[in-house]
Amino acid sequence: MLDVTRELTVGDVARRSGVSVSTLHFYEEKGLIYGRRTSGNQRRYGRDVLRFVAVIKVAQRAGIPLKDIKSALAQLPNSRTPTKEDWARLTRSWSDMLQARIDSLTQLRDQFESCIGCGCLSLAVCPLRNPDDALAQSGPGPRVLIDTNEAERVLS
Amino acid sequence: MLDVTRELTVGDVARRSGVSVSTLHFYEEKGLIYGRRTSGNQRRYGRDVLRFVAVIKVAQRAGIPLKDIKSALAQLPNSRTPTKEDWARLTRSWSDMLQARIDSLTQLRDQFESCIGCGCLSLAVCPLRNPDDALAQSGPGPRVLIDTNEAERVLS
DNA sequence: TCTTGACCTCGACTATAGCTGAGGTTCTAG
DNA sequence: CTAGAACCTCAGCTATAGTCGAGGTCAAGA
Repeated sequence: MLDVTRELTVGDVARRSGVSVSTLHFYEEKGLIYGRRTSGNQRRYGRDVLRFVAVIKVAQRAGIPLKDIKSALAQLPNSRTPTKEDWARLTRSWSDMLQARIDSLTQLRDQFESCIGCGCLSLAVCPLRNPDDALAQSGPGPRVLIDTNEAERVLS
Repeated sequence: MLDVTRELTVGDVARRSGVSVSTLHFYEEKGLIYGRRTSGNQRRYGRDVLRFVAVIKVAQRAGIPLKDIKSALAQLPNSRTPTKEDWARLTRSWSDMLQARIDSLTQLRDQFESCIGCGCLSLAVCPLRNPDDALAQSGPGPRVLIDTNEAERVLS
């Protein structure tokens, strides 16, 4: 009755992974997970899919968008079941990404805290307002896009 | 010519704050910023708006959604220009929020790192897979929503 | 065999955070 | 006073990450 070697239906995967069936459809549509179809067009998944879904969920917790998760998963060998080493490589690169995000948020928090004493967000003084503001102050002209890109480049 | 006491047009605000005019329209529509209208129905803003926009941008860098920024800004006194203390209160609460996010990401990063050695995401062993998985393993039933909520509650 | 739960596709809808363009009006400098 | 830059509204589009329901099909137990 409970044959652990059996393929999994969408419902099985949903129950075991904790995501909804519609989400699994969505992930498959986006190319994040794969499965075969029965003669009656129903999805059947190998056990690997549970690990894939787990990885997707964890990566999302880390704030990684699905398209990045997809390209990371695409680095895994597609002919064989990924090994411990394969997963470790993935984990390592995401760990670095996460560290970068932590550093960025920590810097922001420190600036927030220093700002409590600086008369928050005063022009030209507060680090939270600069360097963007220096540019904006420098004169008129079509610099909105430039500033925006600059801000994104600096902050992301 | 350059009268610093003059009210600002949308274009002025856009150039000085580095956000586009359409974004300012959007913020106004969402109730994040306010201004008066000329007899010809054009927007005019006081100087305060620059600080508001700056605060919005900084809060967004911290990952705070606009609706939360809106309710935080709504705490400010609406009859007078906010004081240093008013802004400091805001800054302090966001700093706490930021710290919570940092803690959460740091925990996740640590788990990622320990996972490099644990045969990443192995069932029942890896902290990244649990506690969700323990629930999923425990049997069938309509627990998808429960699991999802549980996961969100625990992780967010 | 039959019934019922699980499955299928497809389109529409949610929320967030905007951007773009059409068609028309206002403001301001020369 | 007029030309052109800047402004207005409104509708529709982008992307991310899904959810929901309609209408129809499949599969497995009694």
